[in-house]
Amino acid sequence: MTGSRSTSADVARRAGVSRATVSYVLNGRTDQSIPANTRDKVLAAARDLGYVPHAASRALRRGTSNLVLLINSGVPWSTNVTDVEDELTALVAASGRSLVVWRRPGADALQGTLANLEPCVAISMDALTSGENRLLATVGVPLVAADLAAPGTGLPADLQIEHLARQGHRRIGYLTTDEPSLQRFATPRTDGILAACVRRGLPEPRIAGVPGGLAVDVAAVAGQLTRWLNGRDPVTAVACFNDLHAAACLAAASDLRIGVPTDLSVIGLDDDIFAPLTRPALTTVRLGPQHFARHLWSLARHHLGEAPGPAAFTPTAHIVERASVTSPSPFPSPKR
Amino acid sequence: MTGSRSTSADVARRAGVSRATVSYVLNGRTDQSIPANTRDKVLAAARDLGYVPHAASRALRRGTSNLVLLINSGVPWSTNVTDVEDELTALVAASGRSLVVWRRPGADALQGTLANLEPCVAISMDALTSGENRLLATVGVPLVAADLAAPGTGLPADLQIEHLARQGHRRIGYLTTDEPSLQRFATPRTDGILAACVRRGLPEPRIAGVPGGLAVDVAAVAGQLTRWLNGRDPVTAVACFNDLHAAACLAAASDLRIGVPTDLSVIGLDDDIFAPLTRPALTTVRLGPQHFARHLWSLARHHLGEAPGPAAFTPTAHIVERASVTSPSPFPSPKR
DNA sequence: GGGATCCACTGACACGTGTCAGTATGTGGA
DNA sequence: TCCACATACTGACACGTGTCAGTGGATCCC
Repeated sequence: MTGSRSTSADVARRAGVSRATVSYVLNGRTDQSIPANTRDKVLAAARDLGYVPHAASRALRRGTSNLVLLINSGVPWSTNVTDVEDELTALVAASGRSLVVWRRPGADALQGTLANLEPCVAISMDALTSGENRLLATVGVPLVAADLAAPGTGLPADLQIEHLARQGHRRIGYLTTDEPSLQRFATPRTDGILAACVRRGLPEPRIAGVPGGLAVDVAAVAGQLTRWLNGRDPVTAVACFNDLHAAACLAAASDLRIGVPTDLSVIGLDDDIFAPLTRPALTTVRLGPQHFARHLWSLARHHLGEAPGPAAFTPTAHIVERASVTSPSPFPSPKR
Repeated sequence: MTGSRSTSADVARRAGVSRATVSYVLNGRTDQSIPANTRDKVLAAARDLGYVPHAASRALRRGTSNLVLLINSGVPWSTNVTDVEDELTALVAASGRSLVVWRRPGADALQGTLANLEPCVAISMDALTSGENRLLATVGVPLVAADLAAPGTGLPADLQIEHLARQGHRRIGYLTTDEPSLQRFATPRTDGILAACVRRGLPEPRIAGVPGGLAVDVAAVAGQLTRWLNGRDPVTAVACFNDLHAAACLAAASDLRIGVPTDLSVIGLDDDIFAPLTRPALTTVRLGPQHFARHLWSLARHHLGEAPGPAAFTPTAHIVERASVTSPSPFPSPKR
């Protein structure tokens, strides 16, 4: 009933042993011989007092904390980044550490945050500024950034093409984004699309980017669709950078009175939350959250000296078949 | 070139003063008189060495950290919770503290996390378990939970009704969620809808809940729509708990060949990312992120002893007019 | 000249933990 | 009886910081 939180000294007093013994018991050290009797006394005392070790003291003494900082720079990537965060949280928790997500308010805010919390490793999905990199280096926090050129990254794009090809599509358009902050993600995917077409002997896909990250410009998409459909060798299917672009594609098609999937098939990527709610419902590719999270965590464990080398990158992904993709109609309906 | 990070002792040595002086300068204490000359020497030394104070030591000495923990229990609320997180991050950063988001993997994971980081205050958007509440109490971390019964919470619901009423709608359906974890948010909104109708002398709205949180059951929505439209005094407009429900409503209407907005108006809430991409584009209510964030932060500051009393709750919200709401047609088209 | 006052600065302590060297107590062997 | 040795435990230190009491020197007033 002291009102203040109890320390290991309180536990020691209550168990009638020294503080060192308490530390040995609570940290489960095997190199110290501790009879079951004493062990139980300490454990009971700790439980009775609701003892939780003081995070700051522990970090100070050990020289490093148990915190993993995930820097979310707010890149308008996909709304289910949260899936990655969840998976990563679970992985980190399993190692006795804790993952916390920091949404950086600005490029110069990192210093203040590092003065308030010192992680044992930082993970960023996006590229940081050179100043931020230097800062992390001077305070000695290793930084893990996803290797988006790793083999396997092309898998989701490959699945998009495979599904369209299996339905019989050959003339394919690829709708990507021009948003600068997304190029880090967009470029490897575009490469994956190109490689997938080559691998399957398909003609080179038409590739076009539209401005806007989260706020996709529907008018720009509509313009692109008319260009793709009115030339010779019109496109019969469009693969999209993500589900937002796919939804914009559906909206543009609706505005242009182009029937989906009768006149045009559309495939997305991410299986975003709204994908089942579009009409037609969106056929898309679902990435297992493991895709990214396991990759990041294995890199981090390597930096922490717990893994021998960076583990192989084995993404998982599968097609979610809904209603926006069918076989191309042999007699396309007249334009406009 | 030591390789290890520099401490305040290093700064002191380089500036040729004592460690205490360094601390006084760097913390900008006004009760200590320090000539500009010394001050500059210390500042220069700190800059040269890239000194960043050790978070753990500071927290240990001060007895409390500068961390604010936002517990995100993964309630399937809206995809732009991230807006609230961003706003809250900025508010917290302005006070010299740092906000970190913790997505809790399970109800028993909090203890482990509290052993790894000790926040000065915890904020939760959702209700926690009694065990978690007890735990926070024993370690002495104040918990802030949004007061969803605060005056002003009804504003977004009120705006939905106001917009529909202004267009001439009188028979209104309200589509909410039956998801248990969302009732904390859903109930106040339903109350807001009821109050708004009473205030404007509208007939009592028809209220129906559908199962599913993020994955709204479109078939269930379709069932509800046919019931609302086929009885006598058919509904001419549907207000929805959020944009996901509104999108499900549009999908169900499309499946039933009900024209929106010609035969039925639909209004959402949240201005979710996909709202401009539905067809018809969704008319909805946009809550300023301040709505929630400022409320939470003012409560937190009160707990930290920095604000005299909980500040008044002044939500901001406005209608985003797109294409899913018009005036009710005087001669509704035949059913089915 | 001597006491009072102010300025600029410093030495030493405490926060709570993990760990190492060391000590007291038994136990067995010569 | 004496030494060697394992067992069970403890005292004391260090991590880096913020802060308080204190100290030497200069300045001022009478």
